[in-house]
Amino acid sequence: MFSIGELSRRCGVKIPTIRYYEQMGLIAAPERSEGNQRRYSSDGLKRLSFIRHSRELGFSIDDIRGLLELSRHPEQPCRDAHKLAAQRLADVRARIARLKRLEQELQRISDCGADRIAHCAVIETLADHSLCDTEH
Amino acid sequence: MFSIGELSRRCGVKIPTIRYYEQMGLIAAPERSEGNQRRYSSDGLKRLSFIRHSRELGFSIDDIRGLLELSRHPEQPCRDAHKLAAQRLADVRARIARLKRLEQELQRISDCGADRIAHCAVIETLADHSLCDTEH
DNA sequence: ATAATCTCTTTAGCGACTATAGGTTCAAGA
DNA sequence: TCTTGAACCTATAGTCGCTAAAGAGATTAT
Repeated sequence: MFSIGELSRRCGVKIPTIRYYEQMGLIAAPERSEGNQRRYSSDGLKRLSFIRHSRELGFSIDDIRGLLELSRHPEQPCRDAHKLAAQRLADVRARIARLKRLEQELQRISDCGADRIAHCAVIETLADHSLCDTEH
Repeated sequence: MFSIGELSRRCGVKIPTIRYYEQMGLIAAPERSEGNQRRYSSDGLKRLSFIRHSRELGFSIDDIRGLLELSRHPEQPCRDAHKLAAQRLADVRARIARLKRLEQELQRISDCGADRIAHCAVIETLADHSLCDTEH
């Protein structure tokens, strides 16, 4: 049995964030000490680790609610879990693609050799989208 | 002289967003019709295009305030504009790197052949970070 | 016993919008 | 000219995933 501060240190999740997850229904309300302070067991630790890892992979709070629900039914098919993971993967790939286009564009306008705003590619390009090489 | 709806259509920026930009001080308050409706000229169009394009490249509202200020002084050196662009470029590159790690991880756990939650890599990996290949 | 550190709840703030409600104005057709 | 319906106005609240702050109470170490 340990305090919220201890849980926070062990999981690398900030204290207010833990309370926020509890409020959002991701974590069950834990037992309390005599003086009304939260007391967690290793179960709480596992669950929070799951949540943290899921967040790092970009799952939304809502997604995680679903994944946690799934993980409580080990005998069920895991189609849904794969679906969520596949969606995230597609999303991550789309974002990478988009960011790569932005990278090119920023690279291009950063290479401008001008030293006055009047001829600066950064400002010019922002002002006139038609100067862009890529679509966005 | 055209309405906010017209401006919205021409720039591809939603009406409430235009009003929000005005409130944030990115766009000067435009003239008004007899009946108090906003009336824009091509200047407003240019400015909003600049803003839109900047947002697409990931500049913050604050960055854009700075860039707009710079663009009003064409005779000045453009060091600051390049600095902002370089920062964005570094940021975009960092995000690409991070997303690529996530992509690998999601790819790996998506490849799981199990059909029951009990043996599903998605759920297992989320529950136990130590199964991860990459750091995050 | 006391001091230092934690923890509690509640409330508000962040960025960049987006949505809603309830009212006013505009432009086009009859 | 009148009417209708679309577009517009302001003000306020909600979104997401936290984060910060205030003010009070609990725990732990000395």
